[in-house]
Order: sequence, then C-alpha cells, then structure tokens
Amino acid sequence: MNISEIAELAGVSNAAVSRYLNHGYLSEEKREAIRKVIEETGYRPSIQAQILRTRKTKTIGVILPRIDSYSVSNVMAGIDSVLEARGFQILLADTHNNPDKELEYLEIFDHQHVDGVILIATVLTQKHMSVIKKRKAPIVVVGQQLAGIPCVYHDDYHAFYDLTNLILQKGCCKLGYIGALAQDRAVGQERRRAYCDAVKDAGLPAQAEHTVIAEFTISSGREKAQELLEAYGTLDALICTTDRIAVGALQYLKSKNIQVPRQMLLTGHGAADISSVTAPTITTVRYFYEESGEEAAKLLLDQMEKDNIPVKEVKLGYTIIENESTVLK
Amino acid sequence: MNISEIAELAGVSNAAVSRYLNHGYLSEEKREAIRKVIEETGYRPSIQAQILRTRKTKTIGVILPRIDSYSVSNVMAGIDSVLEARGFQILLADTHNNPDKELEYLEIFDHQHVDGVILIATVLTQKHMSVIKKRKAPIVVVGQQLAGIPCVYHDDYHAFYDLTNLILQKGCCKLGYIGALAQDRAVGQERRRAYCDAVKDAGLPAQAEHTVIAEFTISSGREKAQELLEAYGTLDALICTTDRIAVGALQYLKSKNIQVPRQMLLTGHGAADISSVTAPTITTVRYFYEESGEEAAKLLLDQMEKDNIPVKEVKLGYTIIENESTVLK
DNA sequence: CATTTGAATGAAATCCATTTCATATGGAGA
DNA sequence: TCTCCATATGAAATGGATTTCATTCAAATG
Repeated sequence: MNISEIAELAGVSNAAVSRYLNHGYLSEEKREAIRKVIEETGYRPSIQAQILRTRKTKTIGVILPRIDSYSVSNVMAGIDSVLEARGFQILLADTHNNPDKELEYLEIFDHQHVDGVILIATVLTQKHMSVIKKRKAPIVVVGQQLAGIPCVYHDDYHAFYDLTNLILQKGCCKLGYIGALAQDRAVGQERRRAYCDAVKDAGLPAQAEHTVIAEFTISSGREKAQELLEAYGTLDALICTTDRIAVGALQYLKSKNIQVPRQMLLTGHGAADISSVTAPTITTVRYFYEESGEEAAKLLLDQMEKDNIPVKEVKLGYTIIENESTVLK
Repeated sequence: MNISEIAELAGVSNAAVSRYLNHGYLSEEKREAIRKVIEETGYRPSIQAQILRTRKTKTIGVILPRIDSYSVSNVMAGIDSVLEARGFQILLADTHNNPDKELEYLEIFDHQHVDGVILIATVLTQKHMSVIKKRKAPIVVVGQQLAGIPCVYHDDYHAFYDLTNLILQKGCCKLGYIGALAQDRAVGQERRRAYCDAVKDAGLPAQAEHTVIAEFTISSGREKAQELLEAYGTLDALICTTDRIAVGALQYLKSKNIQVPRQMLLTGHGAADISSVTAPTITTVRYFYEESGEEAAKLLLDQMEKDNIPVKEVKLGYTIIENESTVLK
C-alpha cells in the first residue's frame, strides 16, 4: 500500500494524496474520495519515505551517563512527558559514563537522524565544548551550565552555600565536606566552592581544608568519613554531596558511637527515599529533576520551531529538607 | 554528498559504490579508488535512504511503564548494554502506567519503524495478548510470563514461597502479607499465591486470609500495615511485596513500639539500597533486573537474526538476602 | 575444445513520499 | 474588458540509497 495505489483507487494523482495528507489545496470532492479510500485500505504513509524527503525525523536524541540512576531517570521522565505530548520519539543513548561515547553519539545523532539533542552531562571536556559549538542541529545541555549554550541546570552553588550556613547557624565550627571529583563541574566544583566560601565568609577559613572526595556509593561514604575524621580529628558537622554518601557516613559514625545529631550534624543531597528512612533521618536538598527535564525539552522545541531566538540558560532552584540529622532536641 | 557524486569522482557506477559499502564483488582497483574518494570527501551514506530501501532501521523500540523506577531503569541498562554493543539504537516509549498507551506505541513501532520491540510489562489485558500475537515483528516481553510469547521473567512464585518458608521455619505462625493489585500478574498474583500456598502447605491455612493490597510507596506500606494489624490482631511476621512497602510497615511498627525482629519479623523485596539502611535492615529478595534486560535483548536479536527458532520463555532466579529484620539474636 | 561457473560491472528499477513546475479556472479589482 | 490572484490539479523531479538484470571476461571442469 503506497501513495500511488491510493491515488489510483481514488482516481487522483500522487500529488493530490500528498496534499490530502499535508492539508494542501484540494477540492472537497477529491478530499472526500481520498478520505474514503484511505479509510477502506487502512493506508498509512511510509514514515521513512517522508523522512527521506523532508529531513524531519520527529525524533529527539537523548544522551545520558547512565539510565539506572535516580536523578537521570527522573530527568528522563520529564523530558519524555513533554516530547511525548508533542508527538516526538526519543532515541536513547546511554554512555555508561564514558565521555568519549558522548561525542560519538553526538556524531551519530547529527548524521541525519534526529531533529535535536538533549545531553545530560556530568563531565564536559574542552573537546565537548568545541564539538557542541560546531553543531548545527539544536541542542540543550542538562545538569551543567555552559555559557552560550542552551542549558538547564541546578543552583548547586547556592544550595550548598545555604546548606552550609544552616549548619553554621546551629553553632558548628568544625565542619567537614565529602564531595566529588572536580571533573564534574556542577557536583564536584560548584558545591565544594560553595562550602568553602560559606565557611570562609563565616570567618572559619581553616574549615575549607576539611574536604575529601568520594564516589557516589554508600561504602565510599563510609570510607571517606573515616578518612576525614582520622585526618582532622573530631568534627561537629559533616556535609555530604549526595544522600548515599551521607548514609555511608552515618553508618561509620554509628559504628564509632558518634551520635547524630547530638555530637555531629549530617547532611546529604538528593531527597531520595534513602535519606528519609535512616535513623536519624538525614537533612537533604531536593532538586527538581523532572522539571529540569521538562524545561530542557521545551527549550529544545523552542529552538526547533522558532528561529532567531536568544540562547537561554535556565537555573533551577532547590529546597532544603531539614530532617532529624540537623535538629538538636 | 550522495552516492552518485562519489561514484562519479571515483569513475565508477552507483552500484559499485554500494557494493563497496556492502562488501559485494568489487575489484581491488575500484575498491581502492572508492576508498580514497570516500576518505577525501568524508562521505557517509544516508541512513534514511538505506532504511527506505532495506527496511532495516537498526532500531529497537522499548515500551515501559515508567522510566523513573528502580527496576525498570535497571532492566533498561541491561537492554542497552547488549543492543549498544551490536550497533542498535533504542527508541524509548514511556507509557506512564497507561496500558492503552502500550498498545498505541506497539502500533506506532510496528508501522515501519523498528526491527523489534521489548515490552516491559506490568498489566497485560486480553487485548494486549491478541495484539501481541498478531504482530509480525519480533517482540520480547519482560517481567511477565506469557505462554507462547518470548519472554523473560522472574521466579516470583518460588521467591515468595521460599521467603515465606524461611519465616515459617523461624517458628512464626501468625503471618500477614501486604501485596499488590492482581492486575499485575507477576507481582500481584504470583507472589500472593506463593504466600498462600506456603502457609497452607505448612498447615496454617487461616494465615492465607491475612492479606491486604498496597501501592508501591512507603506511606501506603505504613497505612496497610496498620490496616492489617488492626484487622487481624498482633501477628508475628509481615511479608511485603516491595522494599518500600516494608519500610512503611517498619515505620508503623516502630510508632507502635513493636520491635523488629524480636516481636515481629519483616521482609521486603527488591534489594534496593533502602532495605539496607533502615534500623533494623530488612530481609529482602534480589532479582536480576539488569540481567533480565540483557537476556531480553539477546532473545530479540536471536529472533531477528535466525529464523524458525523455537519460542523461548526464560525464568530467572533470585537471591534471598537475609538482613536483621528476620534474624533473632 | 566446449561448457559451466564465478567474479566484476553498470544501467535501470525500486523503495515511497514531497515538492516544483506548468497549466487551468473562476472571481475580484482596475 | 483586462489583469491579477487564489484555488485546483497532475506530471515529473527529487531525496539517496540497494538490488535486479543483463553482460562480459576469465578460469575451471569435463
């Protein structure tokens, strides 16, 4: 069943059928005749032929570090809900945390395939920058700020500045920070910078030294908490860059009989279930992952539909959720 | 840059270039000439044109209930790792728990788009069955057994039969079960059936009555635990169909000063972090989600590559992880 | 030596829609 | 009455590959 057969059955030309499908000039009689034939035959135009001709795939490529992550899968849910409603398909590219794969997929997607790309980024190298800037198809970056590129990111700096201040206001003066690798600018650099600025602004510059780097796991949190405490002696508050790390830290503190929050305050980040079920529950920061996905999808659609619009960089807020681990009774 | 231009530059016909790309008969000289021209021009054949002609998209559609779920995103990671390695792209369809959407996407994917479909299923209606059976393109169902359809599923029955027996062997005789809606055959029906069979086989048929249905949330677990205990009096063990529900139940028990495991044993399912960070930690069942995704992808590829192969139904095992909530000191 | 057989090749058909171009018609405006 | 314009229409070109078919030539087989 192709357009020619339909045309023949309806007694019109190919062009007429195409006009029917695309709402072009067409008399009422022909329109009706074609409608009838299509209904009877159940004809559906070949998407591939349409793509070949129009170069519009109605498909968006999403490149992400790993799908089985709380934040990423939530961003994805947001992206999907917007694109789905607009009739776009999603091509998924999971890089398994391999930054080279990101560039590879960008290249694959670029090569006549998708109408736009959303890149959920963690590490952005110099090479990324140049590749991204050179592309023609619309792109939106999620999770990292990238000057001059449309992006949606979280306010890591102020989230952690506020969080650190919250701790300082409780009277703590020997803080420690468990962070992440600096390669990840948002999570590794910005959060740490906020912690350091906050303690310095509070007149406690020495505290800015008390930082270690962990992986995003419970066991790493356990190890790094130990490392931190052994290196800098007893602290009175521990700020962790993720909930998982905070849970690991809590496990270590418990094993050493250090009471939270009585002897030490503790915070995490992410507002996953995990921080609300420990004893004590852990103070954390909520980001708006799903919303960031939605926002990114909208930004992308805007770029695709209108032309000559300004580059938008969207910074999303956060909510500090204070739980038992920072509340002194 | 299209194939004709390359052909002209290399002084050969279109067909020769196509043969070069597809490893057909070609003399060494022409091969080299074409190679050179392609290298110089950076030519890449149009994927869309290839698809139009060959009807092979090198794309697999994955339909799932929601991506922001622990189990689903892990299955997805498994699917991706296999397909990625074989050069397939993944088209994602998130139904947001709407079974009608599943059929819709199946239809969309069917309409000349993907080489195969993986359906991560929760609810399978009669309509699903008939639609699935009528399809021509290969399909694999994950998470539910479907006689006569290639599928990969977890051994829900034996997992919960074993788990219930584990509890019974500890001397418990007043059990309760918090399950899920029967629409979900694997999670709702099979697990409950296993619980009921186990208590009956142990000579405690009355316990089979002690069941309620919850949603997959912590708060629902809290409510339903209350409901169960208020309806049937004090029990000595509670079997929950997910870790989240178990965590909710634990919260309720704590609020009532019922000691776990001293006064009541408690189990969950899923082996997510959440069951390993509560106090006490909760005994749970691990499924092999990522492996199920991998297996499904392999099954699909098999179907696509070989013909006339038997329908395979793959049942994957489980591991019971005994934590503090069932260990009496 | 006659005859298969296999490798090598290009012209043309094919996949299936959209779009351009040329042409026709009826009505509005000058 | 003469333009001009919007509507209506189909033939043919287009997008860019793969595949069939016919043909050639050389080597292998009997």
